[in-house]
Amino acid sequence: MIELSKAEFAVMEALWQGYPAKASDIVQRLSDDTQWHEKTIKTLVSRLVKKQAVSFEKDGREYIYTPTIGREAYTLKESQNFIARLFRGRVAPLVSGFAKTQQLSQQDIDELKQIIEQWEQKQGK
Amino acid sequence: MIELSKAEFAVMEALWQGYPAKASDIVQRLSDDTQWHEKTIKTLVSRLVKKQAVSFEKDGREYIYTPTIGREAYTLKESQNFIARLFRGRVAPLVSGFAKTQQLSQQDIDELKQIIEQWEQKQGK
DNA sequence: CGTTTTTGATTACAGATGTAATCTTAATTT
DNA sequence: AAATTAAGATTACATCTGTAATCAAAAACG
Repeated sequence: MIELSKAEFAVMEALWQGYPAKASDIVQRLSDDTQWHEKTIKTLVSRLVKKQAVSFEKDGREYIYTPTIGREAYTLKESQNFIARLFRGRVAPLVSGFAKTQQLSQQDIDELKQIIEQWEQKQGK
Repeated sequence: MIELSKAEFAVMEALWQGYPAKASDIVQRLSDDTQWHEKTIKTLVSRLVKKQAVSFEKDGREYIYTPTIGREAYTLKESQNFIARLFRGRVAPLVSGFAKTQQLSQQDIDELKQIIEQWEQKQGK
């Protein structure tokens, strides 16, 4: 699997916001959230290309970048790894921790209920 | 917050299994799961001491190690950071991903239900 | 008591990461 | 056309991480 560092992930987020995109677009978007120097961002983009998380097409002197992996797929994989490492693959203990420390909102609860409902429907029960 | 690398976390797991513990105990426990050289594990323990995730008492020439942070507290913090970074702080999208990809077991569902129930009880509703 | 073993301390070293600066070359400006 | 700017490529460099090896000192062994 493609592994992304935190900074690289942040750049991916900017790209996922809309693509294909020029480097200058990515820099632009990131300037809202970070203080990163343009050079820093370009370096990160290069590393992403090297890791094949991002591909590009040339447009004259500029490159037009596109993510090769979707946000959903990537975050799912990451979540699986994380949950496997910290909670032996089971998601409930994580949610439980959130519950115990008052970090669940009504919205969270509603969504969880819906997830459960759909799950049970699919189980044909 | 104390930040642990993956290898460091694995060592903490071994220590959380039972403490206070001697280095040799930790090495012993880890030998079940990993191929790490004893020297490697000692290095990791040193780094944990330096990071103050672990304290020690001298017992003659040996050290007796104790975690300074609890597993629960640590994994909760890590989870919060993770969820904040990937899902803007909301836990439901993660669970949703697991659901969509058939990674929820009946047991997970049961536990989630219970979490919800307790949450609603506490809300006095 | 001298030798070997064992413990923690110190040192090693490559690859990943954060964070740019410099270089090359082509485009734009004056 | 000469000078400046801007894009990506290359280089930089400290810190973190994984993975030990070596060192110093004390303990155990013979």
